[in-house]
Amino acid sequence: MENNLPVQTNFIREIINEDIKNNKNDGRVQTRFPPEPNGYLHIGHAKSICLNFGIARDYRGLCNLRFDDTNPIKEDIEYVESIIEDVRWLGFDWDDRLYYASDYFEKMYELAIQLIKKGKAYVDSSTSEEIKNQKGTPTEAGVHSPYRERSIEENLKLFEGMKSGKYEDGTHTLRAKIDMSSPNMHLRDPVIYRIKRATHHRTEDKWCIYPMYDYAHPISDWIEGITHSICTLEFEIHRPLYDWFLIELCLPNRPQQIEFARLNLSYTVMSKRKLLELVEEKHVSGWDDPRMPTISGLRRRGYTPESIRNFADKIGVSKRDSMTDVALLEYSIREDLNKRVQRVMAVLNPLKITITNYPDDKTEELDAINNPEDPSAGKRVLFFSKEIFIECEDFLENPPKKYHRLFPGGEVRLKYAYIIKCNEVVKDDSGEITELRCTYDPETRSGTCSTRKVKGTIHWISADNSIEAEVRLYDRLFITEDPLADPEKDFKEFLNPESLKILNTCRLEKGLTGSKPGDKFQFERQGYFCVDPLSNDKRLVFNRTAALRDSWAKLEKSL
RNA sequence: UCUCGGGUCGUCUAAUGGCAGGACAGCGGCCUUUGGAGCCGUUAGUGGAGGUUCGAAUCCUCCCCUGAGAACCA
Repeated sequence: MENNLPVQTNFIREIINEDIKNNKNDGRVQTRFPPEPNGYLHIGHAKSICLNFGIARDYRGLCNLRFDDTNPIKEDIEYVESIIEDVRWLGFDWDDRLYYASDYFEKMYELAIQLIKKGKAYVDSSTSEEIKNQKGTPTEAGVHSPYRERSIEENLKLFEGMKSGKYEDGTHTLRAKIDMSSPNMHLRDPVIYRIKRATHHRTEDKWCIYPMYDYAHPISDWIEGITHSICTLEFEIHRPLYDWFLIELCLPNRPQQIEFARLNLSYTVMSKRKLLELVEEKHVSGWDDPRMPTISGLRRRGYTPESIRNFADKIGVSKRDSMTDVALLEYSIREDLNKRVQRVMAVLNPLKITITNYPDDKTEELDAINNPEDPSAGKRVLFFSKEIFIECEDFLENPPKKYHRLFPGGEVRLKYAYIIKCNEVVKDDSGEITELRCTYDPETRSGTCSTRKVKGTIHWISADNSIEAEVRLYDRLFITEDPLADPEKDFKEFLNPESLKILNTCRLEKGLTGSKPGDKFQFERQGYFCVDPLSNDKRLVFNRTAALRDSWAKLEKSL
């Protein structure tokens, strides 16, 4: 490898190390990420992308992006565009190696003819129902199709007819002739070509027949010179078939299929079908809803590519089914954003405070540190005046023990400003607190040699020098760790009714005016937020990426 | 039921016959003008029973648990 830094390892890299040692493939390493363009990419795909592109990078090999577009009914150009965008956003590059399985249809067709000529494939005219019945069950052998012994000439003629559109969809298939009594159902004469007189998003109406995954995949891998074909566990049982085609077709330098466990994340679902259900039934606003585990959802939520790549490194790769704690994903984004984003004052639920002993028309400029983790981020100015807002939750009329914030008669520090004391609570007719009347201690201005200390420090914002914004508080989409755990229940029963709270009267530092979609900040003491794509200069909208860890919340719970 | 996989702290993952380690979560402390971050400490694991061996998470046998498999889907 290119350096002697400890490179993270996993069972796949061990296999590759061994292959390199044995000079298999002349020491060459080539992988591929092969999505079907029938849906949006999610964090589970990100695991696979990081795995495949990461291996190529570390072994000075190549990783291709290949669309597995063998089913025109389900696939669409919309998906290929979003997939390209997402993989690129994650930070990976495939140079000019953007491929499509459909690029290889001609070669696949030729090879299918070879199989027929070898007597290893035949045209079956059974209906799909009949084929199903011939298959048998895992414990009972199947039976031969009545068409299994057609002559090579007849097969060739029929297959040609299938290709040229002579037959209706479903009337014939090409099947591999393997073993109807194999304990592996996939080896019981699998269908390798079916008639679909559909328009393909790339080849349009050129083809009336389309290859099945099991046939198309090994051949695509072989054509591209893939050395290690990495896929998820559910394809493990397909591996003998993957190898069978390559062996029967005498294709040299066979790629090796290696399977790993797909990612499952707690408090979410990952299958394309279920995500589609959430979108179609409007439980979320779309594929890029910030609560979705899709790449586009995470991006809109404020996740960075780095945080996702780091997450992928942290979870590792193995063959056991697992459920990764979403807390690890959340940790990854906090870890990244903590180091890089600017802190800013933002009051989500404003409570007005009047500083009774502060001059009416005075405004002070105070220094605020942009990022304590990064001195190079510098400072900015905060304005202080007689009327300010603090967070509702930072005042309690009857505080519990260990509450460090404001309460009647209590004191708190306003970060970067002064210590204030609450003297009076103003309420409206319904008993709602509408205002706090406080006094400030002029001797305690931040940055002076004030020696007074108070337990709590809170964020605040000057009423005059602030702007209004909408803030969307996102939480986990589901209330249970595994919404699919109970097969009797629909996973949507476990949707978290509080996964989104919209706050409309938040007040932010004026400096945030003009923030652009994707801009990221830490709202002091609250969490990480980013500007939503639908935000504009008239109406700023922020999404909460992740809340800050809150040890008070934990303490409070235990009280 | 059959075939093929897989079982290591709560979770994810190392250890490839030689001290069961790391990360997240948890707990405790230090520090702190973010109840954040950071730092320190700490709890906690080899599914079970036999066997081989000086020595087993690792090799063998049996059992248990668990995932996948009977689409003209990928």
